[in-house]
Amino acid sequence: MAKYDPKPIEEKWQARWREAESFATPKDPKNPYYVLEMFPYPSGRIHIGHVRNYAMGDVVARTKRAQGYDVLHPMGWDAFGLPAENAAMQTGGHPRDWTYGNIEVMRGQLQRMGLALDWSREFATCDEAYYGQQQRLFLDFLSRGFVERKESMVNWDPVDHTVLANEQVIDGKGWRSGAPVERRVLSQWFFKITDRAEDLLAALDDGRLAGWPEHVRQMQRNWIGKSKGLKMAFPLTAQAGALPEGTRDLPIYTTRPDTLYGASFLGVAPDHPLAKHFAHDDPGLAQFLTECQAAGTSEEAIEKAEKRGYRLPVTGRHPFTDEELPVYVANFILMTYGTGAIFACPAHDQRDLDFARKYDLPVKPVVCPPDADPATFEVGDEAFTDPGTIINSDFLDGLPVEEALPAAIAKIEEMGWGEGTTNYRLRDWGVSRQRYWGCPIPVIHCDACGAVPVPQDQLPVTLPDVPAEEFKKTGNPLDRDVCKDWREVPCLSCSGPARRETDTMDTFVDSSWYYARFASQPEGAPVAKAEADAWLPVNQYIGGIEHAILHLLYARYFMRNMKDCGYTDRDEPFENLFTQGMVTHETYRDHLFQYVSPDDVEFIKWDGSEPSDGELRRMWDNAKRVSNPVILNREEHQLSDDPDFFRGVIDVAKREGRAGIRLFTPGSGKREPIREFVRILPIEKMSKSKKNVVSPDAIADRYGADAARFFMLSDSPPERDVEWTESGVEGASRFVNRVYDLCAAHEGVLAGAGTPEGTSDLRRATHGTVQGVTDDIAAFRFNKAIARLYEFLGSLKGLKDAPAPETAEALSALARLVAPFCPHLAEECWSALGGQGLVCDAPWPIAEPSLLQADTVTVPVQVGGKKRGEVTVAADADRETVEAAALAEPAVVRFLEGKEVRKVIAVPNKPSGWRIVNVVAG
RNA sequence: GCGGACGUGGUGGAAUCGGUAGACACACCGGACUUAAAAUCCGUCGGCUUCGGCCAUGCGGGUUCGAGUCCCGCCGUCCGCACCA
Repeated sequence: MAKYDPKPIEEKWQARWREAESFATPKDPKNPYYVLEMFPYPSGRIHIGHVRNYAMGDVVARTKRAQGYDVLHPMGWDAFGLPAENAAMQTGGHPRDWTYGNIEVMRGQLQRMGLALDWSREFATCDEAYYGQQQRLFLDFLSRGFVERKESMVNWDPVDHTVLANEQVIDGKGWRSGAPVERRVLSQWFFKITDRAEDLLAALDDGRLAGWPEHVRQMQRNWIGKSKGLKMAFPLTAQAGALPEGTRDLPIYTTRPDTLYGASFLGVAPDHPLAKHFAHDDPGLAQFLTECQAAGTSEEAIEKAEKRGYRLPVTGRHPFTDEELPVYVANFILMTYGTGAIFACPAHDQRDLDFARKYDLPVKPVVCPPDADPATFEVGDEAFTDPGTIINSDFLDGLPVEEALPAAIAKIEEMGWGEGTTNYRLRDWGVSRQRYWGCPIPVIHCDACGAVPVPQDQLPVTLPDVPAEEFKKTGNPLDRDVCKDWREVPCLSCSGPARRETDTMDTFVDSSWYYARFASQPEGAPVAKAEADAWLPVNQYIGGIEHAILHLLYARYFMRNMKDCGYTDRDEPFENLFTQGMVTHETYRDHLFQYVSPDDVEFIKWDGSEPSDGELRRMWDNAKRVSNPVILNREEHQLSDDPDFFRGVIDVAKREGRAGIRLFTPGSGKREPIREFVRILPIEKMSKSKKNVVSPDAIADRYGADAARFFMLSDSPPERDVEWTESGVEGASRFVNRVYDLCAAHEGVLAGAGTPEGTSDLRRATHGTVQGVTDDIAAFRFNKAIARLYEFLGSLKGLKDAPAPETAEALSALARLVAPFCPHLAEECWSALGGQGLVCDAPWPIAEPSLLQADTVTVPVQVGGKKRGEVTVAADADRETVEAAALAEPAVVRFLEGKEVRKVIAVPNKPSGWRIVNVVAG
């Protein structure tokens, strides 16, 4: 029998699919199903994690197609972004060339995996045809007031003279220059996502996103961060100097208006206007504000940062008590949340308490814990933040917290000092990026007319061609002389001198509507409504959990904007969401603790039984004369004549079961072990920097694409991380070979085989597997579907004796059930079996319900909850029969000896049969 | 600190509704085939055992005829947010 040779077979079927346009999207879908995996960033090469992601989508796409759906399953590239500029800086190339070059390579890699994709819809977000339409959307949003321009802080690198993304700031310093980053105010474009916060939040719970995992919805809920509270103002009095012009009071936001009587001071953020105002005449305050700004932004820095404050020469009057409260600038108050100012109630807020203790401010308890005495209750170093009863608070006294909240708000509203409000943690989405490689913002700035939108008929605003050497410099070439001709244009409104916007859009904008563009890509519009709505929403979206918040929230926001602009009737882009786990791998480091690639490591195992210390010593002494000291990659190797090294290797192999040795490639090109240990370290997410990425090409060369796909979906549940192991893919490869051998042994069995009849074990196994695999795929339990396929394959051993119709039924089902996982193998088998046409066009098998039920059932019998035996009864046996059989079982009888049967519990199984019998005796 | 998820053999994991704990795979071990090896095939595979059983799903309690599953309290791991008033 010919050995299954994956490479030519996979190439052959990929060519057939291409010729037959098997995966072309149907024109007018009657039964549409849109499956989409998050499109990749063209970073250079795909890794095995991509394979897992796309294999999952492919299983869904192929299964749905076989089940008669009209499937849309497209692929494209999230192609704008900073890495291209960084690569250009390092290599002296152009970001565009780097990006499109990577796309070429990665497209080839993906196509090799045999994915059922409609490549005719492929695009990259850096294509003019795509980003031009994105500019159209931007202008639509601008005209409807969804976009605004406002001032915002950026990270400014004073050495490189460039704006840095947050991830380029490390410990407050520029990643390239190492210079302390300054914060600068720039005018930037914002999408007003906060205007839609309420609906984005509501949809998480009203059933519109019922197909999303709960934890993703929870993360979005937290991110939006809705809170209900009170916005109120404290009238201010200057103790020294003067208040800023027009300022009479200090607006604050609080969620605990019930604790107003416990107020001991007011606080403002370091960048609050009031703080800045007084800093003009107070060098000490100015110094304090600078220090606050310079404070670390890392999580650790914030956690450890001490509460610090600076007293302002003003007081605020408490509307209930007329008390004058001191006003502090405090380093723990955020300008970006609420009003940037608070009232502090130290007894019931830990931060306020820490601050109050440090500056010796009063701590007055106003909420009494349920089990405490109001007369003596005091707060020590821990604020009391749980519910309780209000005390020391005049008209609120005696109320529980939940009733005091609305009462306090009502009172403040009545007094005219404020009103109950809803506040969100979510901020507007700043989309301006001071970079070249992104979608240009279609606006022209004129000193006289301000920001003038580029008319729709002048789109697209294309990126100017910039010589590659410009990217060696830091910063945005669009701002430099080289782009002067592009940038300086007459104003579209007054014809005076004006300049183009040189900021480009955040790449999250690109990925916020690509799914719609896949569904419909007309030339003159972002989408054609009827066509887009025929496919949208995406029925099944699959991607990494790392996009749980930003990408998915932005896409949801975008769809709502597009709906309001008349591009679609949908508001939610993704009906069902699945977040898959990462692929991890061991990491290896050499003696200098540098990472070493798995491709450069071989493992040695001790060949034979574990050596005793005596043996070890002897081996060490005889090291030079030992002819076969280790087995390396299943080959004999003369490792080294250095006794120390040899002993070390043996020690490690003995202790750990295996040891790693670094390989190197000498002049001859042959890879050989060198005298260097490699430490085997814990598994981690694959990343370039840790050198633990596994290339799908090497795997496909060795085992074939099918085995790689199959292994990525077996064993671990798809939402969980999976560790890449060589032995795992070897197991998958064995499966591929066994399936092929079995089908090859029954060549042509499908042709002319009659209709199977009866209820043989084989038929039951076939139909049970069909039902189980179908259910498992629908529920994303790919690991279990694969376990069933292994089980089914194992049960097909005695196939030679089976009648031809039953054999044909079993193998036909096997080929079709394997097809979503190992599509090439399935085609080869289908063809060998004599199946009609391509297996990818064959209908999905359907189980006969009558074959899913057994005539007899084996029922475990427990005595006192412990299994003691089992009985086999007819599936439709009545209760008395089952109980009698159980009580007659010899093992049961033995355990009942000398005991009285108190109760017999027989549990029926769902459709029919019996699940278990438990005999209670005592 | 807040919120969420999870803890099962040597390993990844299965157990769908509270009903036979360990499906399926990996590794290891044994056997067959072979001059030999690889590949392949077959078998054993949680621990202990006086071979009757006993003990086992992070730990300690509880509910139940029956708990990996439900409840309470710990311990541990991972993820998200994090001075959000």
